[in-house]
Amino acid sequence: MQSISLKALSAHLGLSDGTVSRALNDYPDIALRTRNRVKEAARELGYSPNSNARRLATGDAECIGYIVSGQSGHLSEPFLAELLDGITDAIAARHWDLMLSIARTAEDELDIINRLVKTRRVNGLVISRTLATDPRVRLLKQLGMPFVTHGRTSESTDHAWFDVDNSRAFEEAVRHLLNLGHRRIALIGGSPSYNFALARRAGFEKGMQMAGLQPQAHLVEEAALSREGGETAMSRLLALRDVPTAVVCISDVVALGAIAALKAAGLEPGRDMSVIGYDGLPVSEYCSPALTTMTQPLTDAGRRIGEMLLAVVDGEDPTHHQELVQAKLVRRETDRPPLQ
Amino acid sequence: MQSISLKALSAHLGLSDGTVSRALNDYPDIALRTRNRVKEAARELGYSPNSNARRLATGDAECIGYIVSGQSGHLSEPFLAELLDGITDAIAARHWDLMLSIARTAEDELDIINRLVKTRRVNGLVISRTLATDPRVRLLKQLGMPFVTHGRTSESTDHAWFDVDNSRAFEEAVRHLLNLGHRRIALIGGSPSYNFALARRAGFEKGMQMAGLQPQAHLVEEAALSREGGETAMSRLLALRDVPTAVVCISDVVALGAIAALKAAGLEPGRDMSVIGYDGLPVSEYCSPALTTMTQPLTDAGRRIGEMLLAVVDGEDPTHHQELVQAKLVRRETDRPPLQ
DNA sequence: TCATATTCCGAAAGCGCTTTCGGATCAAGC
DNA sequence: GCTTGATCCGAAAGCGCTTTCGGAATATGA
Repeated sequence: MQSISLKALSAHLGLSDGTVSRALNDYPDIALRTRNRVKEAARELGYSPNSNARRLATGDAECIGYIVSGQSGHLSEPFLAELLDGITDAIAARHWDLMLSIARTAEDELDIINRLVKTRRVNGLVISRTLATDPRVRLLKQLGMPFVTHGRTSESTDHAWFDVDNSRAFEEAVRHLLNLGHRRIALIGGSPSYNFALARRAGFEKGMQMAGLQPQAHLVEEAALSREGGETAMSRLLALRDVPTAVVCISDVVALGAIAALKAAGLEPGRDMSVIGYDGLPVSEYCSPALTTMTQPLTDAGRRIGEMLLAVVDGEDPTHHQELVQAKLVRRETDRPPLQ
Repeated sequence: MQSISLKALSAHLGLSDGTVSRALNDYPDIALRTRNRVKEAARELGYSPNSNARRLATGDAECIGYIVSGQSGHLSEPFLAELLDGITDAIAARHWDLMLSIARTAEDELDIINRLVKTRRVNGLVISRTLATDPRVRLLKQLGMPFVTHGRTSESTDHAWFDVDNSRAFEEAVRHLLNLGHRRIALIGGSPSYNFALARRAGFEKGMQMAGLQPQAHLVEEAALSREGGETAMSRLLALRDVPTAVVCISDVVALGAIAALKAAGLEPGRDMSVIGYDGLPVSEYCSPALTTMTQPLTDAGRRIGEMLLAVVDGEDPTHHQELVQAKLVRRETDRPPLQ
């Protein structure tokens, strides 16, 4: 019950296989009549070209790759599904496929890139969780493989990227807390090797400074991007002499940990301390108290990333494909004016 | 900066390309010495075979496909990442890749299968969210493509599958509630077209009957597999004359909806009504009150599925690759004895 | 009417591997 | 010393498409 071959199809039609191939691929040097006749027959006989032969002949894989950084053992992307949904949506229009690789370590990831590129399995790659200086983008540039990053890097002026305005988002979160009357605002940030962590911290600081406040070093924590990370960071903050009245967290997962620490200390999140997260994960809506957070529309992001990658694969200038979107504040139950 | 070709490598070595190819693929008719010499040189020169040529020559794609049923618009698999992690882990050992497709409708899914198979893009497929009688497995059997399903079907005696003992899990959930003293226990189930929904309902009923209780029809709800589904089902239950004291839900997401409805009615989940979910999603742990639920280890599941598929692709008898695992009850805050 | 364009298709050479087959070389056996 | 067998490698034929090139057939212009 397998598909018939080109040769069988052309024999059936009494044409040479070269002609049939060109007819199917819409070459203008085939008479319109025969072109239609060929397509008709192809449909009737259920012909579909063997991808592997096609890929060898044309040299491209009709496939793009997405590499997930599953660094921390368990997968750190609760929003993976949505993003992939968007990406596949974009490339499905061209009948291309998505190849998924999961990298456990940073070196692993470079190996995967090398393999995928050298064996010609993909026409392009999308990279997630970019670092400030990212060895992956360096490698891809060197290999000459089209790619787009989800998140910028320090050298992102000359490649394609899609990113959320992290700085602005955190600036806004801070401004919102300031408007509520908070002054002692803390940040639970992440490792500065991540570009987004840098940007979010910068936004936090900018927000404070614009209100004439100096961000205080001891109110800026650096946490692992996990629930535990948030938990320990928050307990450090709680041990302070001047406990902050509000905290902005680098991610929802971290915020969840912070909230757990608050509860453990007998405090009520929202009332005793305002907490703002980032990501807009479903869990942030269902948890209790529901988390106030900054969201980014992920399916759209995926679709845009897919489209951008296709454009770059087609040879367009990567620098023309850089897109910055804004996150939105979703108020729920963890942002309130400070007590007293 | 692309990889060199076989021809270049063999020229460099002064061997024919056939010989080099066989050396790299460990053919026994190549002297051990030259085999090593070839491999050494390949490493030094950074040779990796062009997959597309290789795939054409050997006829297999070194690739398996996972088709996600994203039926309901948004992706219905919050646990996708973990499962994929397991699958890729299994196939990475062989340097195979994972191709991901997302189907929006049931027909869409059949089209994808047809395309992937006929164009020879994959060597095997894994199918999720099986139906009782599933057109996908019928198609795959007919096409002669190796596959394993995540979840059984009504005709699963003759194909490979991995499944959780859904019936037993729900039986156990019911037994647990009975032990706590509950008698009026409701089920918020799902559409019987899903095989797992059937099995979970059967388990629920069996659990009741073993305690000498007759499951009452009006205490068995059928909900959409979403938060909203759980919410409306619970409000129907709350409108009953004899409101149940406990409810078992077909999934965590549905349970979350049920809990929301309880809260909206001014009731306290766990105290006024016990709620047990299924899946063990992270959100079930973070929400409040934390959800008591039945969990299944997903990364392991993915790994087993990957291994089983590889075995079937290798020609092993699919019926020898059927695996049933047990879910575990995780007690948290929503299961307590009934009031009074 | 003849030369020149134009339209349309067939022939054939790849694409870069794998794999079968046969033959050369060398050791072993009598 | 000659045959038999094992060992090792080269030659060559694919795998199933795409794409270039050239030429036959037809249309166009003078």
